[in-house]
Formats: sequence, C-alpha cells, structure tokens
Amino acid sequence: MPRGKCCGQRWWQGKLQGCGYRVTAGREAILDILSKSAGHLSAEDIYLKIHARDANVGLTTIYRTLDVLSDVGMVSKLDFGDGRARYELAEGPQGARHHHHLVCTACNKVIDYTDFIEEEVELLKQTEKGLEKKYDFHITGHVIQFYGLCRACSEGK
Amino acid sequence: MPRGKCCGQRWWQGKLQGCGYRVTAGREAILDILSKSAGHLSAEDIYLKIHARDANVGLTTIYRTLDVLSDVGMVSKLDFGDGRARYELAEGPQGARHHHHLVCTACNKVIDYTDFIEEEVELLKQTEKGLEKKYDFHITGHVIQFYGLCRACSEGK
DNA sequence: TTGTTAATGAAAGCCATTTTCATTAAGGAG
DNA sequence: CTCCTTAATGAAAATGGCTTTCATTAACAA
Repeated sequence: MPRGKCCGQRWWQGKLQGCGYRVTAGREAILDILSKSAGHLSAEDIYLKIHARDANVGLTTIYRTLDVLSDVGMVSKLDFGDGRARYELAEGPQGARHHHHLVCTACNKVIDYTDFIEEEVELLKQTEKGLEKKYDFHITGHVIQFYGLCRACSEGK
Repeated sequence: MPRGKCCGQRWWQGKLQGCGYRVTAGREAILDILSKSAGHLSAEDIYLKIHARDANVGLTTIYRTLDVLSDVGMVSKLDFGDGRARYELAEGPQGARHHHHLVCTACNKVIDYTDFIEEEVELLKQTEKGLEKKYDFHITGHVIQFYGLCRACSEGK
C-alpha cells in the first residue's frame, strides 16, 4: 500500500475515532469521492458517484455521513441558493485552500476564487471582532458570496 | 385620509402598476404588514399576521405576492440557512437603510447591524469589480452574513 | 357596464432532507 | 478470536417549505 494513501487514511480515521465516530466503508467512500472531485457536490451527486464506482451506500447514509463530517470539521456545507446543499472538503492540511464562491444564478456554475481573499478575510476578521463585542455574540462562521450571470448565460439571453 | 398614508399608498400603487401589476387588497395587506414589522418575516409569519388582523389571504397568494414584490424591487428575500425564506422591505426611500445580518444559529434571532457597513460595502464593490473583469461575470448581488451564538444561547449551554 | 385577463385559493404535487425501525457490523472486553 | 454493546445502515414513510393546477373572482381598460 502506497505510503501517501496510508497516511491519508490514518489522518481521517484518527479524526473520526477521536471524535467518537466509527470508521466505516461508507464514510471512507464519501470522503474519497469528495477528495477526488472538484468541490460543490450535492448529496445526490455523491450518491450517483458512489453507485457508479462500486456499490451500495444509501442516500440516507450519505446525508448522515455528511453531517458527521461537518461536525468533525472535515467537510463544509455550502448553500448556493438553489434549494440543495453542496459539500466540499474543508480547507486545511488535507483540503483546499481558503476561497470564496461566485455563483451563476442561471446555470448554477460556481467559481472558486482566491483573489481579493486576503482583504476580505482581513475585513471579516475585524468586523467579527467588532460585532462580537458590540452585540455580545460568539461568532462561529460567515458567508460571503457573489451572485450573477456568467459570460455564456449573459450572452445566451 | 391622512396625507402621509395617502402618499405612501400612491407610492407603491404606482410602482406596482408601473410594472404591469394590479393593485389588490392582498398585496396591500402584505406590504402593510412588512412595513409595520421589524423585518425578517417568513411567508408563514405573514400569513398568521394577516389572519390575526382581519381576513383571508391564502398562503399561495402570499408566496406569489412576495415574488412580485421582489421582482419590483420593493422587498428583499433573505436566506438565513434555516430552511425557510425571510422577507423584509427593501432599502430605499420607503424602506430601511442598508444593513447586514448577524444570525444566532441556536435561537435564530437575527440582528441587523449597520456598523462597519461602509467598509464592507466598499470592499464588496471593489471585489465585485475585480471579479467581473477577471471571470467575465455580470454580478447582480451578494450575500455577506455572520453566524454565531447570542449571549443567551451561549450561556444556556 | 362589460369584457379581457390577471389574481386568487384550495388542493394536489414536488422534492430535498429527515425520521422510523428493523437489521448489520464496528470495535472494545474478555 | 469470540461476544456483546451500541453505533451505523438502508428502505420506506414522513416532513415541510414551496410550487403548480384549475376553476372562480375581481382589476381595470374600453
């Protein structure tokens, strides 16, 4: 077994077990699919990919697993306003780097951008600090997202 | 009939008719409720308020009217991630002033804040410009929102 | 006043997600 | 390695916000 793969498994197995969750084939499969896809998969996307690749993991389990993985902090749940949740590997040593999303409201294409991120993050950090103090809130997250029409959708109209 | 009220009515009646929509009792009632409530009402909230105040407007009509009012730009549709849309009077001469939202993920309380707004708006504007150019997008909107636990929910745990 | 057509409401439908419940299997104890 | 406790799973049913359908009503222009 290749060293890299082994270490990767160790990593998420430890994280799951450390949080009191069991390591199962379904969880492994879902995590594997997320790590090999370019983000933004819906539960059904994952369901289809899992069934295409090999075998049986019910939709229910996919939803439950995604909850677990969110809980553990390995996966981020995204909302692009189209009525279904999307999931991507959370940023971190194993995941992608920090980015925000630009969503086409016509074709639902999503662009991850990292430009301007530094300024955004800096402003968000300051604002969070200010809001926490002023409103006595413990801030745990934020959403910053842009919506619009991509080139194709803009012209096709 | 008081002058203020008359002018207020004129205003939205004109706006509706100018966009080819008819003026109906239901639309008047919904708009009135929105203007007298402190923001963030769900369709069902409005439904209950309408039935408490006087009479019959079906939930279907409320959804349809809110769509119309969004279309005309009189109402903003909000998404706080709890699975139901919220609506508030759009900012403008008749509506509230520009603000963003701070959401408690435990009790769903929402705080409108205007602090830090100038900087946020400025950054958003610049980022939009950059993204439009780089990704050839026509940006039509954005979401910036903070999530966390309010004082009460933080302690009650 | 009348005619056209948008607006309405009740009921049915839609669909992502959740719940229920009986079955299976992870992983610690022995 | 085997047992045992309990989490994990899947199928099916349920949930719930929202939308569609369709027959009826009412805006408002002529």
